[in-house]
Amino acid sequence: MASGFQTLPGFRDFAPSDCLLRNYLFETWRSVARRYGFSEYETPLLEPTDLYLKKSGDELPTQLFRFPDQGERDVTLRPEVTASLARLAAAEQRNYPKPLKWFEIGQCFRYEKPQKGRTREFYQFNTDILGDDSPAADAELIALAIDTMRALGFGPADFQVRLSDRQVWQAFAEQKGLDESQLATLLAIIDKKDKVPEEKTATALAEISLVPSDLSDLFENPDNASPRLTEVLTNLETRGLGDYLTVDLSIVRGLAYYTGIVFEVFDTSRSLRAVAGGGRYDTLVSTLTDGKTDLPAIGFAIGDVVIGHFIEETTPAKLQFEQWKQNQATCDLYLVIDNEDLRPDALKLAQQLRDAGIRIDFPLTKTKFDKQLKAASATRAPYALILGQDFPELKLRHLSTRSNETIRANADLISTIQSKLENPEGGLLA
RNA sequence: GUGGCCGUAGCUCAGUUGGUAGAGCCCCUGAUUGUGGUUCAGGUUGUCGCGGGUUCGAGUCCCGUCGGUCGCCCCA
Repeated sequence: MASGFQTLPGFRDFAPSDCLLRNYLFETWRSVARRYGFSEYETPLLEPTDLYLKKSGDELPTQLFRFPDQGERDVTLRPEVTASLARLAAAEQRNYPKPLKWFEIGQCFRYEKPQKGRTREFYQFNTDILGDDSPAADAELIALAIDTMRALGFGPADFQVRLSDRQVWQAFAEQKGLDESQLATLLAIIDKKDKVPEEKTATALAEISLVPSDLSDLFENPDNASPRLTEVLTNLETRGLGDYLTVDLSIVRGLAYYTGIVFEVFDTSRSLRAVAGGGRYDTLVSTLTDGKTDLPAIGFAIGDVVIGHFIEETTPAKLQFEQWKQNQATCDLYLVIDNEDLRPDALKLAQQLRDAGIRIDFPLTKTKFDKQLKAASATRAPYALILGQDFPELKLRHLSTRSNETIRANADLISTIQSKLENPEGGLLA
């Protein structure tokens, strides 16, 4: 502040302590994706602006980080990865067996007004299944979404996946003789119906020649409304994930490119904006490739910002994260150099231990003994190795139990330490 | 794009009816315990967001501006 520079609005510095949350999320996301047999990919952060203009059907998106580059190209920091993925998948799909199960973790940028749960730069976990238009693929992806939440420590009392199917409204519109723009109006009304007074909803419906009771039949019998939705539900219930699901046909997910099943992850207390969302987009790849590649797809994305708040507000999830942090030691073994004459021996030892893959830290300059032990415990390392006057006899100190044992700096030292690190004696938890 | 609230040391903040700045925490040093999360002592940093105005005098009042935050619109 006083030093002049600060981050741009909506952008964040990640101090080491902030990186802990980020790494925790990334680690968890990756492990869930791999459990589901997904492969990781990545695409550029900077893309030609046309990629996004074309995707949104020439509807000019307003919230882009868009500028001309030095070569006068109209470029944009990616606001999402789905468009890039569609391009990549179209180009590469012949090289991979179907379905493609791909995921990506990366930054996106949107020029929006920052507020709680919304920044101008954020990380997103994107998962997509391409080349399979079955309800089973829908269920597989939604299961992954649910397990992503479960892996972070959330239970069915904390969050719900609200499921819908845009085909329901499409069919409804056809039946009622609504045209394309009237359908869009209808979806907007449905999307807002819980926020707006009933009279307003009725008035808005009247403008497209509908009455509220036209909708209530569908809301009350969602099972009948969409056989596909029922099939997806059955699939997920068979997996034992039924407790996490709520059918809610009012979920329509913006107006972009979704063509079928859509879903959102909500916190049950509803104190946050949607935590995650996704849906089926069977025509996007075709649109972006001018019809050359037809690849049905369903995708899901979750950002780091809202989920961060959600973890903070949910006790079990927060405790799980705290526990994970406890185990993030920055080194395995701290060398305590009690006598500066032994520094050359300590340096040799440090190098050997590091070559063996053991994480080593030690004081870079002459430091008092008690300071060294303090530094050692600050690293959360399980052990300190004390080089003292009895060298080459060493003391291995168990930092959690505050007990010492004597070991010798001989050829077996490294393997001795390795086996101790692999089989810790006694609890490491306080 | 629009509205409310806020902007004082690295962090959290206090600053009484306007008189040229404080506390706690953190960090660092020292002492003590000569192998650690204690205690004690000491120390660093502020053009009080920025610009202008009122006043003998403004962190304290007024205007503007920038920034932060929360909400609305929007949310791929």
